Amino acid sequence: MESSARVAKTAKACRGKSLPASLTESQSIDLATAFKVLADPIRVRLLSLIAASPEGEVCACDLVDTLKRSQPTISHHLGVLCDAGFLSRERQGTWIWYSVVPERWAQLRVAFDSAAAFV
Amino acid sequence: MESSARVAKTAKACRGKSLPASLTESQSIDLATAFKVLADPIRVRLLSLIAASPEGEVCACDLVDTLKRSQPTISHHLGVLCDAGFLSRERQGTWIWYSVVPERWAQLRVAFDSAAAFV
DNA sequence: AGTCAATATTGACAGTCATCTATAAATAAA
DNA sequence: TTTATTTATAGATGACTGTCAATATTGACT
Repeated sequence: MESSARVAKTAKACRGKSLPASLTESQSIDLATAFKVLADPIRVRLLSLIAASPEGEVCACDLVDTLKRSQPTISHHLGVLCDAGFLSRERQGTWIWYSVVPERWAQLRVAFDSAAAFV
Repeated sequence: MESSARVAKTAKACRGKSLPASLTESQSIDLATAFKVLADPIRVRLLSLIAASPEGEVCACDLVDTLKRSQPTISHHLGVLCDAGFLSRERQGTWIWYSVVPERWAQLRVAFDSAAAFV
């Protein structure tokens, strides 16, 4: 006997609804992976600092000074952001200059929007 | 003696640049905290499933069936999303229906955009 | 009362991660 | 080559997290 007819008087029926198509499993993994990269205050701050820079690129040593973390920690976070494609790095002699990759940011924004069909 | 003048012939000067204003520390924490909530494939999938639902709300039991996780695990993730303000829950008898909170999503989008001044 | 179904909570475990100190690697200048 | 400076890497540690089994809670029905 079906239970849906019994409880229908006060509560909404539940079972039997096939959930609509949404993000696939691999799409969800990709999105979550990108969010995980940004799920750290230091990394968010690094991105915004570099993005707001007039020249568009910032030397790593200045970032160490600004954020209150050790040099290896900042180096680690910059590496994570580079591996995820959000930053690119260029050597200039002893120093290394970091700049944002706008295409990667735009790509995330598209995925971000597609996650919510309701807008 | 300043070192900036010495190395200027091949490499860009570095020290002494005061980094521009960007996200504050607390803003970065807020953004990273929100991203951390979304930094899990199951939670992203939950959000997209509920968002794509025609009725705008989905029963928890159907989510357990769709995603390949135990009931306590799904309950845990739904709780995280509710605590973060992305979902709201309403009891209907024995069942609990979840729906998205568009305002929270819009708020995150604004913060998301403000993190990158270059767009 | 008792029973059943849906959901939440608890406790435990394994894996991940941010952080540090110490050290190495790379580059430039003397 | 030696020294100094910048950045990356290695290893360790403490904290956090996703997951599950077991249990509790809640609500509806008899």
